[in-house]
Amino acid sequence: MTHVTERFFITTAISYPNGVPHLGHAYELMASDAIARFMRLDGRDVFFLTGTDEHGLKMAQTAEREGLTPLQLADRNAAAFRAMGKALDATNDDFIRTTEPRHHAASQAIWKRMEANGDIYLSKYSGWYSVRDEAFFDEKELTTGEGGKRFAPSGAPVEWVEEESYFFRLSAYQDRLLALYAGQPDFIGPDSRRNEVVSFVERGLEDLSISRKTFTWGIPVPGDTKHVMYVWVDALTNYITAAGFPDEQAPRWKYWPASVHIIGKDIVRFHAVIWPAMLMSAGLPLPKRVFGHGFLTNRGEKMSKSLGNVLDPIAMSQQYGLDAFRYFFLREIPFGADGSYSHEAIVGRLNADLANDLGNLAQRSLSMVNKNCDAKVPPRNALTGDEEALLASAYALAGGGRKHMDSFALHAILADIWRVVGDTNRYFAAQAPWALRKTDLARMETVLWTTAEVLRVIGLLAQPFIPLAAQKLLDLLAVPGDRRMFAHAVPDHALVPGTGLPAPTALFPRYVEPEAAGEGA
RNA sequence: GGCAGUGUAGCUCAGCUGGUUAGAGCGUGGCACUCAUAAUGCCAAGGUCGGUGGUUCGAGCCCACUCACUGCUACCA
Repeated sequence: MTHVTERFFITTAISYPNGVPHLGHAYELMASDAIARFMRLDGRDVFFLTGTDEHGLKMAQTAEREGLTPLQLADRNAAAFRAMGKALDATNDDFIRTTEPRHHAASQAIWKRMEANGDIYLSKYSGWYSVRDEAFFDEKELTTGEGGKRFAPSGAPVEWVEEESYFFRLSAYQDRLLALYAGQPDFIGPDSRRNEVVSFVERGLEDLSISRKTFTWGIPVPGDTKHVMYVWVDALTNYITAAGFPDEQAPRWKYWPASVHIIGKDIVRFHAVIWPAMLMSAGLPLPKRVFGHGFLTNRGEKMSKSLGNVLDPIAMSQQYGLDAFRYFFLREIPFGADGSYSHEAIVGRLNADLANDLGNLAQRSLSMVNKNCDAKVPPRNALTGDEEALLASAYALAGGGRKHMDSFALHAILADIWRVVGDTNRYFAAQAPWALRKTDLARMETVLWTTAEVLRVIGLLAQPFIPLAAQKLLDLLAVPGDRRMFAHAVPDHALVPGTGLPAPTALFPRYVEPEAAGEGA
């Protein structure tokens, strides 16, 4: 029987590098990384992509302000995004930059295919434009002042401008898009986003302006170099660029269509409406899922430079530890919903869940093994119902995790794992192996074996979320490197009595406030 | 304005197609234990499930109205 490994292609959005990466970028990358790791551990052939979206007016303007060329700015900040990925131990397989030649080629190729399909035409884009806001406004949004002068909501004056632009016949795809949403209910997640997109498309689609003549920092439109591509074609195409497009013989083309695009909730529509329409036009397969995660707030307040609460994800990961940093955001916030974070909340999770519950469980059990079982996996003697039940709940984690992963409910996977952690602490306390040591050595061994075996399964399942600590835990249990897939989270691969174990060391240090020299920020 | 959604213990949230005393985690108070990272376990306090009125033998879960909050209502990555 030939077995083809199932492929899994996951992407983050590409980040706009006119500034340095912030916590929101880190969150998206960490969550996507956890999903990618999960799928690898579950035996999939994973391709995980992230990158930067480097064209456009804002990049050009920021570069000019800083006395750089746009490419110099892009080089500098793309490096910062790459560095963040390294610092967060992200396992992306590629990092795409839209300024790369491969991406120019892909963007022009998809443009030509859309054009060949009759979906691109030249026309005029017109509307009320505010120079100060750098944005167009709908007639309805404007206020009229004295002499009929029009003003944007911000109070800035607007002027009627017309600009020659290429258009994409998005309106022609309305029915096919609605059919897509209806036929594939999980195409857009979470559900609340899906409803929004459906009602948006049901209201009717207009054709989309997809080129600009007002700036030049972009990919030239094929056959008309007065125009550069506007963000839609340029940015969205990155996903197929990385898969090798337009070379459908490229080694990575087998990964397309993407299994999921993980993106912020603000750009769900672009991925769920414009992108599939573009692909339909170009005659290419559509991504299977689009999932919009929520935004992070600091104690309920949006992050902003003026509030001074924009935090550096690299510094945070160093302050709390990379695993704790990842764990907090993935455990605390239902994936897809907005979430709030604070120093106190992070420390609470770190100390309670990681240091006290899991770290201490490993420590208390493994140190008993070390002292009382000759530093070897103890014998597994007759199991009672208590052991059977606890082990069964641990072995159920992989299946339950897969189920939750169907809806990218990362927080639910972690909640389940930690429920078992809690059960194991209760089991351990109830069995009191330190008392059994004096009365019933066989029982003590069984309790310690069971606890260690549950820890093994927990370590396996926790790998996507707390990779460093999980690895350490599995090392402490002497689990061979080639026995660390989810497929091994079963009784057949249980810890083998007699296996020598290293001396236990702490998995997570408790977070202790640095003695407040000044008042805390 | 229109459409969609949310409102359950101090905090964050679970509550499947309506069915006996409404749950978890954190936080708080007390007790126990000593294997362990002053960790862990046990017990307890605390909620008229936004409001009003219905349907039903019975509603947190259904219906109507109502209050509050959130999202979407396209050219912003």
